[in-house]
Amino acid sequence: MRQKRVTLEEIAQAAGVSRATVSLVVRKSPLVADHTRERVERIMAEMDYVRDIGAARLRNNSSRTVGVIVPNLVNSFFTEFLSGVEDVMAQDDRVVLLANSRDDPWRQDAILQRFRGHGVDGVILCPAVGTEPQLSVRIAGWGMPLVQALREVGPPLDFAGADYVAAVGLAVRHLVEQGFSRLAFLSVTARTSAREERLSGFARALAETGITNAGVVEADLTWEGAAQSAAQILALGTRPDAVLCFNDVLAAGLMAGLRRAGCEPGRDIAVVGLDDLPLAELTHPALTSVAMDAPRIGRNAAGLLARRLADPAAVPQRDIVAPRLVVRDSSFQKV
Amino acid sequence: MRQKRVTLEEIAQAAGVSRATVSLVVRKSPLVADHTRERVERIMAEMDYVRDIGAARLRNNSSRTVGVIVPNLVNSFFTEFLSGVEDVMAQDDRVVLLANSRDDPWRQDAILQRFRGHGVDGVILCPAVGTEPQLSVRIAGWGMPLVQALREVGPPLDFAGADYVAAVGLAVRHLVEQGFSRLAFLSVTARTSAREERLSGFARALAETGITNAGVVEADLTWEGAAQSAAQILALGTRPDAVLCFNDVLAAGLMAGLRRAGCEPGRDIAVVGLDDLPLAELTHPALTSVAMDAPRIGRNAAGLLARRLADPAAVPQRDIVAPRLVVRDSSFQKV
DNA sequence: ATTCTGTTTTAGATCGTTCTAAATAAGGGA
DNA sequence: TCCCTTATTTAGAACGATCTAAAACAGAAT
Repeated sequence: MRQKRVTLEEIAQAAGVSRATVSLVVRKSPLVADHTRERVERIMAEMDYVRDIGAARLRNNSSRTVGVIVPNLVNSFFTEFLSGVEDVMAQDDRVVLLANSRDDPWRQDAILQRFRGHGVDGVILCPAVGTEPQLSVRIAGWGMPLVQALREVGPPLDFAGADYVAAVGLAVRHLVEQGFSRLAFLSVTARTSAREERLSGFARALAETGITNAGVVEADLTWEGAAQSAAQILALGTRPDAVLCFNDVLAAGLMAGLRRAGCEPGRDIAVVGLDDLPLAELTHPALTSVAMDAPRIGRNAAGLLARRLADPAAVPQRDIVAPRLVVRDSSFQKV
Repeated sequence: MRQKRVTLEEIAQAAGVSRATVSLVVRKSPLVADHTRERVERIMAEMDYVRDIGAARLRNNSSRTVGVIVPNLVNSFFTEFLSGVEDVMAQDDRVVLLANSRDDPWRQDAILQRFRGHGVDGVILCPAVGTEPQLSVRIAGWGMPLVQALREVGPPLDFAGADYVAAVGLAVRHLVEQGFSRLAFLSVTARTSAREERLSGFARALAETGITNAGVVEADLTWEGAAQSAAQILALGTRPDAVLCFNDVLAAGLMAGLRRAGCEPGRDIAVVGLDDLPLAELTHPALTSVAMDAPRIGRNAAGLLARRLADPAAVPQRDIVAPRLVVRDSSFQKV
């Protein structure tokens, strides 16, 4: 037994004014006289009126709804990001349509269509692995405002992310200061802009510090994947004394794998992560990492989208947060 | 420059048929002749038609949209739950409106109103701490289908959760088998149905096994809160030889706190968590925990809501998932 | 009283869809 | 050929808001 909505018309009736006037009150227009406004507002409260935003959008084209697409809801980096987005959106009285692409471009496409059908005002997208580079322009062609976050495809448009080149630089310099000299990098198989950036950051940092590149190993972006790659890392031509990892999840997995192979992380070999997830505190030894403030990136993305909605012609902007090194026990001082 | 939508009318024009017919095609009605359907479908594809679901809802009252309210987006138990919900919803071609109440009943209320304004078909709610018991009936009064998940207030309605009484039982019996005899329980300050259930499970399990209750200590639901309560636990009248924790986050925090206090978890004292989050693998020692399959609970909740939408008069149902003990190193065999 | 301001209010069309009820087409059988 | 049935299509009124353009109402000045 679906309840019938209280409509503008009914409020108008009860208040003895027209629909249009009530609409003006709802939208807080200054056109309406104070005494009328008060009366109408009282009646709206009494009758528990809730404005139908869908109907409003039909007429004025603003749904106060934005879509957010993430490739993963288990990795807490994405959920912290999401939490930042939701935070700002709620503040602006907007609502978040959430979807998980699971890093599948095909699913991602289906989601975009669905969002389109729901008339979202805009989309925050963290592109799935394997997304066609043209996607962002295709979306623009639909007239759908877009902000990319964390990862990026296509020409530079609105983007919120973190400076991973700098982050990797911080980590490498820290390791060098601690006395390490043969660095390996544990990368991922998934080809994203995030991966390229970290790899090029690694190359640059090595060049700048003149330290030995012990090699790059790739793993699946899972805990187990990283654990399994421990063997490969120990078998590298030049045996590394420190490993920098694509992110904290891999770092944690790697530490477990190393220990299983009889090599104690934080004593026999240093391990450093990226992202500084909460779990970095909980591993043993506690993981040195580079914090990227995921919620902040989320808030930035939301802010960029709000700006774009306010001014569709604004020049594209990129908000990049700076990294911060958090030293813990996994990168001990080398004697 | 907001793009104009392609409408039913335009498709109708191009196909030389009426709006109503095209509408029937969109909705896959069997009423329309095969050759017409084909032609119309071809034209829709060519013109990149996207059905406006908001407009449709206005007429037929189904938005294919559901709201999900969680109290927290950082705890991965909730995000795994969320991921399960999203999964099923996407399958059913529904869209998830996500909001974070941050365990604040006032925010939660605002969110519900917002969802109401957006015309959601129904809501999956994990009630915030301090939610008034009447909330569920108030929501019902709005004619808004509701499923509660993980926590519960008010009379028993549709609910998806886990059997924490049994979970605590599993953990306690396991500890007894390992030879422990003085159990403490690390609980939380936040008063939710989840807390009550675990506490009563603890009491019952103690009664059934006849083991000593070393005491119940409360902590904030954070990593640091748990770490700080380590001192209290060590100072209990009867010094416990094992601690069961409200969840894995607390357990991990507690282990860190214990170690700081010079008491090595997994050697001097056993620690067991609940939920079996991914982080249980990564702590040191690896945490024994009771798995609750959060994604499954999410899928159950989504299923319950789908059922309720299909039949608003259906008798309330409760889907409770069974717990599974996962033994790791933090609950060693006592000599 | 009339005209002229400026402030408030409103009728009616409109957004893109679905629904209802009725119209038209297409086959068969007489 | 004409009527009856069944299959297909359609006109026009919803749904609940917002917009546009114009109307009604003040109060002040003539």
